[in-house]
Amino acid sequence: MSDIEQPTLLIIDGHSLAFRAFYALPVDSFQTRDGQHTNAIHGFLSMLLLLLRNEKPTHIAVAFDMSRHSFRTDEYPEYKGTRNETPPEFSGQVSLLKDALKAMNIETLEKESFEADDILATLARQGTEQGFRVLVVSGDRDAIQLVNDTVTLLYPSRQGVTELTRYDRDKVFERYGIEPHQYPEVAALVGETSDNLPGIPKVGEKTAVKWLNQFGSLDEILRRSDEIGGKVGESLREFQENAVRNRRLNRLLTDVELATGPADFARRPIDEEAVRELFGRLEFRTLLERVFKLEGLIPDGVGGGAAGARGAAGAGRGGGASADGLVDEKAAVAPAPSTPLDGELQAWLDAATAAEPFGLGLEVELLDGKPIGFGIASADSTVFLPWVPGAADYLPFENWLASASPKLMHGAKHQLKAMITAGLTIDAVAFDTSVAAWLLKTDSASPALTDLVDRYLNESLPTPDPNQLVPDDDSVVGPAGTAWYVARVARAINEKLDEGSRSVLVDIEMPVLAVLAQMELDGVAVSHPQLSELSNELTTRSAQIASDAFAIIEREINLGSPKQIQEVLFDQLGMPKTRATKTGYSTDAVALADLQASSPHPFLDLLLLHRDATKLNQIVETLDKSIGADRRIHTTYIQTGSSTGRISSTDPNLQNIPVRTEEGRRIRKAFMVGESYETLLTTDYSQIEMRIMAHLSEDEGLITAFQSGEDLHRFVGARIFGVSPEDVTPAMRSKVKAMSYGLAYGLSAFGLSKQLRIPTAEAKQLMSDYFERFGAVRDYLRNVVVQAREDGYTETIFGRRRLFPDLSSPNRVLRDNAERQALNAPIQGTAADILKIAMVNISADLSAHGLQSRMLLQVHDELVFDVYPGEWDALAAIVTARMSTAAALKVPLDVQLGRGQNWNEAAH
DNA sequence: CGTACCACGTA
DNA sequence: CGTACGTGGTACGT
Repeated sequence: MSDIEQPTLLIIDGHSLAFRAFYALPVDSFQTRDGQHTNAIHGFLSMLLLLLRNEKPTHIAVAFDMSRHSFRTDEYPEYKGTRNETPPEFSGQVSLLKDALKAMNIETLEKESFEADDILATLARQGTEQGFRVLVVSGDRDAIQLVNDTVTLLYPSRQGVTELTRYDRDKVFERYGIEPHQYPEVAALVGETSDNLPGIPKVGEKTAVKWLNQFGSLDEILRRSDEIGGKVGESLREFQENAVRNRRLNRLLTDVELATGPADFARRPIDEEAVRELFGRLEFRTLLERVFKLEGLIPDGVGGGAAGARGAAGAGRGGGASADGLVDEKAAVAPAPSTPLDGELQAWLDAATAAEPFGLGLEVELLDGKPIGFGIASADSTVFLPWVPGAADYLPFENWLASASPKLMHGAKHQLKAMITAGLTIDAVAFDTSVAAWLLKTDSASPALTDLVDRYLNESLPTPDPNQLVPDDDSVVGPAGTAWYVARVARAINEKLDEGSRSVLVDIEMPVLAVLAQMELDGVAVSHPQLSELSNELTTRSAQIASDAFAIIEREINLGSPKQIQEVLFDQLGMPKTRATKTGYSTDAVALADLQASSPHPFLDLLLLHRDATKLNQIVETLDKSIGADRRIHTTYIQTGSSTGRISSTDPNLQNIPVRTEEGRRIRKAFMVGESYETLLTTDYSQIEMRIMAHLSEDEGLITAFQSGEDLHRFVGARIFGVSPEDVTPAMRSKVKAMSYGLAYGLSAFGLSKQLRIPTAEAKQLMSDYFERFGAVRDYLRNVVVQAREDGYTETIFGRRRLFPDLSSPNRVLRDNAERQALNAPIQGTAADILKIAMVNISADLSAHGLQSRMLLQVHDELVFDVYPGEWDALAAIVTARMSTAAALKVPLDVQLGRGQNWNEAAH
């Protein structure tokens, strides 16, 4: 805010924003009584009000296209020629929008034969020269070229205009890897389908950026195009005229002659009468209220964000009022929050602590993940504390946070991270409503708080006006109100939890939640140089493979398109049809291998190689992009993401990093020990699911197998084939292995025969031999399903449930699926429980012993740690002990350890 | 611009 | 006609 003196010029591409709004909002929901569509106007104005409020521009103007005709269409008649007719529902909205802007005393501009973007470019230049900070709002990517140190582009992101992404120089560079002024050169090479401007075939954004960085400019690229090899090089030389033309057309003019300039756009008060009249005619009640509030014509009331949360509910029942002023009489209303400090805060905490656990709600800043404000709720009163780092008068709150007083939260992991980041200590997060709700219904994604309020309280959480495109705030109730609802929902859900689920929540999920939060914050070190070298290699390789493949089939196709692959295989090359898919015939790796066997063709191998290389490259690049400023990757674990109890990982997913192939392991090599740590430690359970099956089925044979310490598959193979263990051949062993694992997934004889490529009869025989020797396994698997049908759910040995309504479905497919899922759920779920328990215990031991080693990754049956210098022995002992004793099974839990400087080396 | 489908990486 | 996930591409619809 140091530049508070600097005037801000806000200039908007009216047409493109209105058009975005038109597609972002449902046409049908925005219609006046006499049938005038208003969604584009509503969306535009809503965004405008948000900009006025947040950006506080001193000057503002909106530019429009005058017609489709412009100097660009004169020069290239096909320009934008592929654009469809303007939808009739959109027509007419633009002129009403202009009326609305006029009523609000906002200048609009347009000029014959120029596009709005040219006007924006001209104004941006003039604004800069006249000392303005300039904000350009446009949905046209060409506007990126306007960005510089004083000009920022606000670009509507995917949800239409609901969110604007702020592109300053750094952001452009981060997103595209180039300076803003170079963007049109990239666009010229790539082309712009929506403007009917074809570029250089085969050149995408990545190639274009690479060239620009290599040669410096488009001119230079074209001048030295003979230095570029391969098909892409040929393509460039053949189609370079496209790039030249595109560059001419996408250059925005900065010298359009305009009747008015930035100085004429100073904000003026709205024409109150005109706004009232027009908004009334358009039936924009909420928008009218927002405009008047913004102008200070009516006092700010409900829903003014954090500040509003303090004063808002003070109006008694007003907290239940929607922004339209309609009061839902049924809704209970959160008590108005107070903001006590020091002794007063202490007294409030003391008085309320005696009664029931508090709800804790926390607003988190999206950008830096730091807290904005806290809400605490007892049964009948709430407190709101705007977060001021280091404020001494918050001490009672900080002490309470760190104390053993139970806290009830919703989505605690995210908030925990914010608090830890802010340097706060928090203990005793006793209940997370999103986790608890998921435990009750693991098959659906964890619901939002508003759904829980609806489901378990039969009330509705006061929400922002749904017609309001961009809500003033995430929640109308604010952190204090949130906390109040959370506490009530928590109590309601708690009553619905059976004992087993409650113990899973309290003993497993809540503790592991805190462990996961810390793991996410810590992240894992990944080498950018290694990944980028690998990526370059893979890029080159896949290009080479592609051109070889094209040579063979004598044409160029998109190898990433199954549809085009099918055309080549089945039409052009006349190969036999493979397995049918919903939309054609399969071209997956198995199908291609079959084809290679029946009708060998070099294209097949190249295609597989190409898939390998591009897939791997995709993984490498995704990971590379995820490396943070601290050179570490911070994944997000989703605790409520699976129906069995497993944790999943996203942004990026670190639970599916390749390991089976040598090439894939190169990726694991890039996962390194952290700076100032000594080594990585990896540990995993061996055959944990089979051990759980042995335990659950109490099969004596299997139990003996695990107790003997013999290789499991060799042991089982010996029994099935009636030979001694040392006579089990590799072929026998792999058959047995496939079957053993398959059993836990509900594999059928048919499936087994397909997988092993053996006759169904042989597979059947194999299975019946297996069950003859390990009969209790069959009894167990059958019984699981029977029991689940009776109970309606399965249970892990720790009491985690998964519901199975489909077990009694008359639909055969649904029922069969449910049966396989039901027999797998206790096994997979128990394994998940066990590792979670081990994680919690290991983490507690690390703290108790004051060790600085840290847990980094969880991959279902595997953990990865950064080992602090000198702590290897201590950590290894803790990990081994805690993992092998996480559950007392009838068979031992075998734990493997590995050590190394990178993840691959540390694997065992 | 959002969704469905395919393909494929892991346990 | 084997469970549990997440990601990214293409294709096709709104």
